[in-house]
Amino acid sequence: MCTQPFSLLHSVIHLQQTFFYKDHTSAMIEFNITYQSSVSSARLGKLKTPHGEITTPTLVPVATQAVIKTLTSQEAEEADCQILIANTFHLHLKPGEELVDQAGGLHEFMNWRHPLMTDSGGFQVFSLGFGQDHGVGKVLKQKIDESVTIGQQPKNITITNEGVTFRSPVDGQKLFIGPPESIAIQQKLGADIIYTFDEATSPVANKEYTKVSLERTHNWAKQCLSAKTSNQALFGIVQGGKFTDLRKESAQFIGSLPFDGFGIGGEYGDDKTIMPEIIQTVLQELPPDKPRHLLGIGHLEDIPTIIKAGIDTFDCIVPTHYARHGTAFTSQGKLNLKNAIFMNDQKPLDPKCQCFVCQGYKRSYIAHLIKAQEITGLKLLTFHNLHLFNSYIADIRQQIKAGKI
RNA sequence: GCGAUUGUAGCUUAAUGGUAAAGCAGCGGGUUGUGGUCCCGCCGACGUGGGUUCGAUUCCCAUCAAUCGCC
Repeated sequence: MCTQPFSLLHSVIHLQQTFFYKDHTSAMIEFNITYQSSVSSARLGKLKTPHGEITTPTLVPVATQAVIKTLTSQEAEEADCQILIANTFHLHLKPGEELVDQAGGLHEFMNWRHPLMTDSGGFQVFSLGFGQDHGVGKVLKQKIDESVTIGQQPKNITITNEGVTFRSPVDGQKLFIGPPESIAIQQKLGADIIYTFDEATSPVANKEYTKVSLERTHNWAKQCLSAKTSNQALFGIVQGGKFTDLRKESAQFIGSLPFDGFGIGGEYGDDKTIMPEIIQTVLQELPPDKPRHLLGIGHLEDIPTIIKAGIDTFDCIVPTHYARHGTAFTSQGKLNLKNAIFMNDQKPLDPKCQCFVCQGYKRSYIAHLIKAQEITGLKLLTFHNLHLFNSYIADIRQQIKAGKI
């Protein structure tokens, strides 16, 4: 293909944009692609940050409130997590970025000595907005009878061109977050990688709404670049929903700005069958030498697909969230430990798993803990799931290196 | 022995002269930039025997059981 002209074009645009945003402090991250697959778009890489280096592709487990729920930072490390993502909106509410800053920043605060990202709060524009109104998440299983069209506002939040007025789930107070506010909070929090404030759109949003929202998100992206004064890496977020042409437009626009890396956000329509095509469309337009992060996707079955498409990092609540609802992921599929059958099952969660949970604990005991609502049950499942996801991805990295993927 | 009160799903409780609601428990689903405390299904009951009534879980009688009180 014509990779040369593309890179050249990107380089030119980068120079211009870097000049234009000359106040933008250069970030202290470095991304090196160590191996490019010849059988897919998958690549291996090293992402260096002020808090260490990670090997990509990798999962970014979700630590919304500066914790992998149920685990200590040491346990997250032992489960082979390399980098975590915390949340600007939630940490702004509790305990507030000032307190985190006074505690020495997010790394010191949570005693995590490895790389960190913070999500910008853009997802909460959807999850506390139309997502909540329609009872939908970012990935639908099937078409539903709802819609979001131009001019419509969610019930509990107000979206304007300047930003978003939330209603605090903590005390009901109004709370405004726009691009400069999000960046200011993220700078106080002090993660290695931060994200632009965006609007994640609903899977039931129509094209007109998505188009208007996209322009707003693009303006916000530029404002975030201007607002940033730290040397944190700033990743721009591509939106455009399920509309391939809007995705392409967004990737071209966001990709032309001097971000240190890129996030792909938003939704993929009535089901996830078009997701690979959307991701490919976007990645073709992004500078190939910069890291690409896929926001909020990562069921086990999705992982090979997104890695083959050329995604370097991706965050997902699935391993941790499902754990707290009693689900163990295994090499043989999912187990619902709440099912009666596991009360007398003396096997480990996954006979092939090397994690300490599978080395020492039986399904019967974990099922008992889950049914008895003992927090240790949630912890054991959380640890196992993270370990399993991480070793699954480590195996994919090996296969990429071996030329099989 | 006498008196009072109460008997509705495994448990705790609703309602009702036209066959019954809920929470917990049980069984099973859901969950993709996070709700451990969430959402959705399913299972499941009128102590027993008579009487009144077109019809009784409901009203009446007896009986059994439980609780409380008195001898």
